[in-house]
Amino acid sequence: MTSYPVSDIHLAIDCIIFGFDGKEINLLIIKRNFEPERGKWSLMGGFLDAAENLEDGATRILYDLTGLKNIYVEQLGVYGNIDRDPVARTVSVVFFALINIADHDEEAMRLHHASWIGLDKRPSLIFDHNQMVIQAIEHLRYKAALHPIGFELLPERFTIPQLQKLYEAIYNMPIDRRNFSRKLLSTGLLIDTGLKDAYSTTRKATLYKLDIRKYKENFHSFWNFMPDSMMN
Amino acid sequence: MTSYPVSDIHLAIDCIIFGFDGKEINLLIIKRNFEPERGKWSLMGGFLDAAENLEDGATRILYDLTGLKNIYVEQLGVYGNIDRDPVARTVSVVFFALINIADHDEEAMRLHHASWIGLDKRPSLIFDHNQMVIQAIEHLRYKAALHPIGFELLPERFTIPQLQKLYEAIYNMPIDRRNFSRKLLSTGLLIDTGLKDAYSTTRKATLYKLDIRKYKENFHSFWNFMPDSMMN
DNA sequence: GCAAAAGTGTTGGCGTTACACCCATGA
DNA sequence: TCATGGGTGTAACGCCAACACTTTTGC
Repeated sequence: MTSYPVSDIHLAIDCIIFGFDGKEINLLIIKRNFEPERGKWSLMGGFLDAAENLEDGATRILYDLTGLKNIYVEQLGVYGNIDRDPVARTVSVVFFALINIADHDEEAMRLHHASWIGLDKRPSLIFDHNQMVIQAIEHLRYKAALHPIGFELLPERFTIPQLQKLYEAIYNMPIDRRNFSRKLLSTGLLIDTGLKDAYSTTRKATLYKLDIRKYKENFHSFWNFMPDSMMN
Repeated sequence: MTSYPVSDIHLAIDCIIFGFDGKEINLLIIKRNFEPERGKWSLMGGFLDAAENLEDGATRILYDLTGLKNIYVEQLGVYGNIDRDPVARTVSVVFFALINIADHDEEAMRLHHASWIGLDKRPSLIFDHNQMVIQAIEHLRYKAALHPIGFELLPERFTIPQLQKLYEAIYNMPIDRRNFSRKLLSTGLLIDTGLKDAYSTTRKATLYKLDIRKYKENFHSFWNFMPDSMMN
């Protein structure tokens, strides 16, 4: 039996966590209180445990910071350039997570010196984390146009105007109210809860929830959530 | 300065290599002549060198087997379940490559006991390589519908009927000749070389080549290479 | 009643589908 | 001249962008 070469590569996990505050997409980042790069802004991350699958590691790290499980997570990619971490050769698997910003755990956030930062105002991050964030934003823009992932950033009950503001934030462009509404309703993914948005000073918008069954069944088929003009 | 934990994780690279023989999509696999799993079918792979970036590792391994550089490669994902490799904890970064099947190096192929196998006839592979291939096929189906990657599987000069056979092979469905032709021409990606396919016994089809400039400029915008009926 | 936001209707244009038809070639 | 496959034309349909109009609510 051939023995494998000795390994001196460290395997890390970094998490991109997006939320939506009603106006813009926010990124959850931490201020490092450990070396290297203590005091600088960084993505939340950690090393992979010896007896842990990759997805489990991501789940652990996400739970550690947000107190949430069962959130939307997917692999974004791997960053492994030889000089990306000055301390040791470290390959990092990047995960992409979407959460309802209202659900996070304040206590855990304080513990990690974490903050929600609007994408436009985000500071420079350590190592190659800036690149990771740029890739994640592109991925969000790409995927949200074709698959129903926007809902992951909203509360269980939401209005169509809320959803529209979310998409306008993602693509940084105005969207026609009327067409957006009909397009979303025609997907059949929305269920009218019969309730109305209480926090409105004018006409109260209808509260919808996701049709979970249809959502899961058709997640991988193609939708078209954005005007065609955006797609080219 | 905090020191990183000792690492005993091995980092490997595996490559999914697709080609098109004019009739069906083929996968390039090797018969292992080393342990573990000697004699079984496997994806081409290897360990990441200590002083090598991930993409460089993939390029090296692809060159080693095909003799080709500058081929289409992208990261597909990472497989890292704790029990995926019985010898040691090994995390594998999977790369997705498309090549013109006619260009491969016969000598290197023999050296690695490599074979092109039609997707439907492929044998079971070692470890979790079967899952990787399934993910790669899905990725090919997904991406080829929206982005012009089909060309990577064809020679520099190709005919529209050739291209159609390629898409029919990818999606395993018949496509209307006339509509496909007009759809492709309307992209503006094809340049008429003025030449005709010499190897035809009936009317000779026009040979086109890619408009490289338009291809690169618009690669990331959305196309629609498949009938809408396929998209749902 | 008025302003502001939510919701519904209508129309024209454009792209796609599903065909029929014509052209080039070798046997 | 016939069979085969490549290439072009076209009409009906459906979807989508653009915009007018109605409804609800709080002040």
